[in-house]
Amino acid sequence: MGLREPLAQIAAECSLPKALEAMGERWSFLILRAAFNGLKHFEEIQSNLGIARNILANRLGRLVDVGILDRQPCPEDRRKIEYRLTEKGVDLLPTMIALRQWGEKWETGCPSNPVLVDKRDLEPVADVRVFSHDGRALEWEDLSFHWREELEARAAE
Amino acid sequence: MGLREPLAQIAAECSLPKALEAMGERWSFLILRAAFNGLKHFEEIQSNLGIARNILANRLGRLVDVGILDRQPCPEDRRKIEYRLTEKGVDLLPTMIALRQWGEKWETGCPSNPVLVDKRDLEPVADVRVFSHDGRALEWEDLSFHWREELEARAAE
DNA sequence: TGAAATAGGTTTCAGGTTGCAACTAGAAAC
DNA sequence: GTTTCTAGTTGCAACCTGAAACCTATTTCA
Repeated sequence: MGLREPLAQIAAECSLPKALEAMGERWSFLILRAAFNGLKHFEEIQSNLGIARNILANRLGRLVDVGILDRQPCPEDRRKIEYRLTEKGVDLLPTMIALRQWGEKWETGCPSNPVLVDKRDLEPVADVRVFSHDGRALEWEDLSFHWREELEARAAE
Repeated sequence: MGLREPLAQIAAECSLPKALEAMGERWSFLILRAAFNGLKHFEEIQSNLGIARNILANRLGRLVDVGILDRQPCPEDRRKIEYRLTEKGVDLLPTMIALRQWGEKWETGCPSNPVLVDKRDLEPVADVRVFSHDGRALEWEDLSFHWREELEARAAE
């Protein structure tokens, strides 16, 4: 993989560094956004984002390599390639929406477009939050990080 | 800010590019993780992450500039500086946890350490998900992106 | 008090990444 | 069969990253 020492130690315990290896590069989240918005082709994404062609080629290749996008030649026009989200890619939706909502609250101050809605009633989704195992919404004051070993020791008492 | 043309157009509508301007650089999420784990000082964070000192100085400065961290000289030891999360920084918790949980599911395949728990019962938090405005858990099949104008037009009918 | 250690940086420089522009190869359209 | 379109690749300049050495203001230790 390629993580140097102290970070490799963290990565042995925490999956955040591994997640960032897959999605932490410049443009990756914007390409993901484009994919969620239904863009499937190189030229579409390129002109939508204004990203340099070599960088886009590099990022798409990487996202395919890590299994976030799937790359398929179009049968009806063999010049075209279709990039589509895999299940692993779709599973990044909560992360992306959480980040976007944070930007709405703290950066732009207004709701983003397009809006993510529940198909059933076309109502915008709720704010992405942290909930307890039994469904209570939790604030940071209600939470803390604990080492697993410590929790297991307490549970064993 | 410094966004070139097509991206600037997206940024006018969607807050994801603005959020990424604040948090999209290499190391930013790992520094945030360190801050959530209670690390407050330059040397602590540096040795924890193994990040180059110049880069850490640069990133801490940037996170302070955008209001995610607060920088305060320690009164009891005037060599030391305390970096602590602001409310804006704490509000990134759902994003960070969502990304980490994604990594657990798709990259490492095992729970991360330290564990984020509900203080009340020391139970790990639930998976971060997208919910409807009235609290139903939604899958991607239940969701879609719509342009605000279109939703408003429908609502006016 | 003076020397050594500590905290939080800055400087330097080699190497890697980004981004623009031009180019290419394979298919489709005219 | 020439032009156009799609998905790239190549070349090159500017910028960013990271390791190591250095710096300045405390604080500690003898």
